[in-house]
Amino acid sequence: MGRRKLRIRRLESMKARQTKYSKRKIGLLKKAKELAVLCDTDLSLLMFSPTGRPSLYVGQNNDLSTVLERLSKLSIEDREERRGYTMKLLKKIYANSEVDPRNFSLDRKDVLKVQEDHLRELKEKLSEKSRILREWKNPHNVKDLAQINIMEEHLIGSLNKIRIKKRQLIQEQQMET
Amino acid sequence: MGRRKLRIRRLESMKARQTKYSKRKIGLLKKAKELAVLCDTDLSLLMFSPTGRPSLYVGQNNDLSTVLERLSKLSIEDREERRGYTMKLLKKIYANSEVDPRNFSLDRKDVLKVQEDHLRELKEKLSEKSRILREWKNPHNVKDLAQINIMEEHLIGSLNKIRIKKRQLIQEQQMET
DNA sequence: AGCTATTAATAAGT
DNA sequence: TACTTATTAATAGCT
Repeated sequence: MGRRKLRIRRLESMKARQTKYSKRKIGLLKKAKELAVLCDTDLSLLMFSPTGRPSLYVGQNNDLSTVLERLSKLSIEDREERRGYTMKLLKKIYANSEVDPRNFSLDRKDVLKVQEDHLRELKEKLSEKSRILREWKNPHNVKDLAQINIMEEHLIGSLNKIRIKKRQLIQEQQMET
Repeated sequence: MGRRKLRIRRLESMKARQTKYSKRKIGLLKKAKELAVLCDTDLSLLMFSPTGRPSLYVGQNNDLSTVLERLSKLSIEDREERRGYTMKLLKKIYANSEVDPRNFSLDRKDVLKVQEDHLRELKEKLSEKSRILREWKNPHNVKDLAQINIMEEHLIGSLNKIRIKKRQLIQEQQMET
């Protein structure tokens, strides 16, 4: 997607690789994050820039060791069913490396930054939801009539649903007796 | 990129998450590979499908263990270099909290741990609030009659408050004219 | 799994 | 590094 089609092969100049990396890293991270959010799934993405600077994204489950742990548990539980690929992978991880991913401490600036972003984002979401809940419980602060009307409609709708559900539950109880 | 814009948030139905995952996984892998090839760099991408099936891509010359090793070596080598940054960061983190940094061992691991705890806590709060909001909007999943009754009472209470507020707003509007 | 109308990413260029 | 815009690429909604 650009002024012209780009052949996917190693860029010759180091500078070009750097610039390309900076741009595409952002895009890739965005995509990864979107997938994690949309599908509510564990996901981790680790990259190194051409100069060696690492960049990490860990979705949902917030730390890499948890994700790796999950992979290892899976492959142990799944031993019979799908031993091939994952087992080989794990063996490599645990055998060839002096690093135990389970004890992996990700103590780099980038990780902290990622976590800070994550924190900020969660805080925002939380305060938003809290605000909504507060507003519903206590509409004194709502100043807009249109807003009030919308809320009233929602409440009526919810009340109807609740009552339908209530009748249903009562019927079920009577059936049991 | 599609027939219409899609809001990036957790898809409600499991089936939708599955289908979305299958499609986007392909796209994400493609992007990851392209980045790895273009920039000739290490890169690893680990995902879990909504059903738990893992999917791994490790770019270029290395396998995952090598990539992780590389990250760990980096963080060890960087330890000294990063000290200054981390100290500053720590001060910031604890600046407005109940913890006194002077009585706190300034270890990077601890920061991460604290942040992770914080994240976990926020996530729990968030999912709790989300659950409550979801439940109010859609009581189908509530199985308990007592719970339903409580919700009904709350709704009636809220509806009353809303209507009082509504009358008040309408009166105010009439006063203005 | 395919099919397109649309949206989104991004290659060049500044 | 940040912005702009012409183009290409990914994909949302359907079947």
